Amino acid sequence: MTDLNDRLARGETAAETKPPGGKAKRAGPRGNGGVARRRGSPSEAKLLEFAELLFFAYRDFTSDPDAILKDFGFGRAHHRVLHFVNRHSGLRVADLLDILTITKQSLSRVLKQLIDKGYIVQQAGASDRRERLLFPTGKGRALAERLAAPQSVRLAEALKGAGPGAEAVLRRFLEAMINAEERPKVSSIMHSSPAPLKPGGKG
Amino acid sequence: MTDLNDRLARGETAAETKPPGGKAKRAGPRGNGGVARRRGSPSEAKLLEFAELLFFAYRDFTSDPDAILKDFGFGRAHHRVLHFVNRHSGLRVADLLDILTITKQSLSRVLKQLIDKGYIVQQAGASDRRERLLFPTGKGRALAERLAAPQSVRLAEALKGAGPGAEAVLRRFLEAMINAEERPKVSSIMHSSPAPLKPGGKG
DNA sequence: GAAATAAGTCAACATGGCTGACATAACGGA
DNA sequence: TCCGTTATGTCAGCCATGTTGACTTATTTC
Repeated sequence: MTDLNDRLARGETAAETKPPGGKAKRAGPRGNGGVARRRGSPSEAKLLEFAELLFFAYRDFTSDPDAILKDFGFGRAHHRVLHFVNRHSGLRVADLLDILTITKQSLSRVLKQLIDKGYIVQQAGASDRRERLLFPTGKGRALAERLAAPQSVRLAEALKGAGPGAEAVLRRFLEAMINAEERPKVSSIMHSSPAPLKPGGKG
Repeated sequence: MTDLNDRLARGETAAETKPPGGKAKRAGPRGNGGVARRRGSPSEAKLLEFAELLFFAYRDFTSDPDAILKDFGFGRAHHRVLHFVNRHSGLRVADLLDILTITKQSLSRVLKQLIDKGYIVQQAGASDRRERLLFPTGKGRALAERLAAPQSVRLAEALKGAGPGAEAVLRRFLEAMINAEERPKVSSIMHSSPAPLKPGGKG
């Protein structure tokens, strides 16, 4: 199959391919669609390159666990739930809804499957017995770890490839990408239960 | 609604919530599940924090265009197609399939809608008339830019927030997150047609 | 005791993935 | 020129995962 590389190798870039109605409005003197920009801030084109890189990075980042999930009859939605229950065990259904920003009906379907198949268990809250706290079973932790493994490898290599200081920069970047109002919530989630007690001991 | 913050404010972290079957296996002296790691490379826990941050960042990154798309009766799939056609106009259907890693049938549905509604036009290839080169119309470019705008703002602010040198670090990180075999392909896509001629002049 | 809250459920629907099968047009080499 | 391959499009059906709206149950809180 001919791919873009081959086309480029043949000297046929899309830019050279002249299309039909061609009244090409020439770009103005600023060359950026007439948008003024602050000194030192990246150009619109550069920002869109980052948007594309983010897309490609996320696309491949999710591909490894997706392949594993297929063998278990699960999808990416199950992964998200299992991940957060595993990493922040004891969280409530409401917390999960908040994290995933999906409806309770959507979550319910996926969560029920994970519970039915013995990957997650529920436990009524001690102080408020209406709450259902969620915990991974042994089986759930094992799957979560298996799904996480290739993503950790990828992240470790990418951080190494990004050079010294990358961790701090990346952390600040990613945090700043999150909606400002959400940041305290995300922060409290991320600092909760980093090494939880194990409820599903024999799971 | 009580959220995690409130719970934390009440002093009820998930870590403190004791679950039922509590035979807590204590972590070994290394405290990382017995996994050895190279000096200087981030701990598993830290890597998983980056995985979570990436999830939250991407979640919010896509939320702005998603809201706009709703008004047009489009979804995220339309955005992806329109973005790449706009930024790399003249690309072929096969290129798009390669970028998105979806099937031709999935792409077809979405692409047809964008063509029918006048956001994208097709043009037979000059050297190979089987190829259908894709171009945005004026309307298509307008929508693409409108969808890109909030994402650019978010990226610009996040880069600023990440501090000096963030651009180079982030670029290296994101590139390294992409599957190694895919990198030349991605690179050739990203360097194609950065400021294309405009086919859909009146579009 | 009544209102509010956490969770679960039923039903119906939309989007966007997937597989499989097949059609058409155009290219390219024997 | 003919044939195999390629690029694209299409029909049909299925599945995963998101949505809205309405309602129930248990429990907490005022």
